[in-house]
Amino acid sequence: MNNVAWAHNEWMFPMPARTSVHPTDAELEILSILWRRGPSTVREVHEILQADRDTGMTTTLKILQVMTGKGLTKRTDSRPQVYSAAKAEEKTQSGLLRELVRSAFDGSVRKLMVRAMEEESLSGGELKEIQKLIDTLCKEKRGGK
Amino acid sequence: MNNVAWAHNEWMFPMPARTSVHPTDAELEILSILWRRGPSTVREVHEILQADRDTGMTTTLKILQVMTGKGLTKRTDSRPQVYSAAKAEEKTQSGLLRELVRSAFDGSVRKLMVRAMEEESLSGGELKEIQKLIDTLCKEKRGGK
DNA sequence: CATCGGCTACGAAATTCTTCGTAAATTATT
DNA sequence: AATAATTTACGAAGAATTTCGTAGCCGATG
Repeated sequence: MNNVAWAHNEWMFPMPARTSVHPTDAELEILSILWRRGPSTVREVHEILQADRDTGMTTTLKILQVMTGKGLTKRTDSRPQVYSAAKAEEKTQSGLLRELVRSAFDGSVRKLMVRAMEEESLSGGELKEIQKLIDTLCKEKRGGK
Repeated sequence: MNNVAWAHNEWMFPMPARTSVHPTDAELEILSILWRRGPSTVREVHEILQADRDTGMTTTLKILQVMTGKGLTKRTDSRPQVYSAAKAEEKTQSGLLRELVRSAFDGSVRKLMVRAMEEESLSGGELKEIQKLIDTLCKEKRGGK
């Protein structure tokens, strides 16, 4: 455990009514970077972002600030501030997945998986890997969890 | 084949630069309804929408109009106009899936599937079903083309 | 054919998200 | 300490989405 003092949201924004805040596109882009790199400064995030977008650094900063307001990221009080994702990658991914399932797959995870398996980008090796995973899961569900 | 005359976009909007237009949240909500019900009038769509939202009918109409402008829906010239999804459900779902994979799963379909399999809503029966599908796919990839 | 009711177009407000410019605050350099 | 460079806050413009009000259109009804 590190001894960094996290800046809490002493400030503004009344917490949103919605319990689960879904990140916007730009926000997700940044979250991905934080997941990959771990805690990062605005500059670090921004430099990676440059690869895709062509925006100023204050833009990156602003989004990070808004995200912190929404509770999507946290930051240190140190100077340069270090931002990191507030929720575990898995949580956010599950949330997004569930949202997509609800809104575009009739609420059926199965339907989504069927569609996902049709993706050409899935290599034979990956299919096998998934096959194993399913076997494991099946047994788990059958035997008591 | 039915003999309805489809209203082409004689009008406004220059076709968007992006080849794949992703539907917004409200648009997706409506697409889902069209997928389920098939071709529907504004009123029909709106009544179903009422269950979740509480908006006027001109709102529904407007979104439908915008969607038609974007090429997401088509409509008849008849007097209640009948709207329907312009692209096959599968196409749109694949697009959304790919987008999510790209933006939140590091571009890896496998990662998404792993996360999807962890969903509790997946029943044992569904897992078995998926298992079979994967078997089939594996053979296809090995043997065929 | 006059009128009523539902359907459609249109424009424009309200919201949300993205972007930036500028200035203030802090740290590094000379 | 004075100056330069970097980092942060803030406000506000721009863009895209969602919402609605109003008016015009069309078919049905009397």
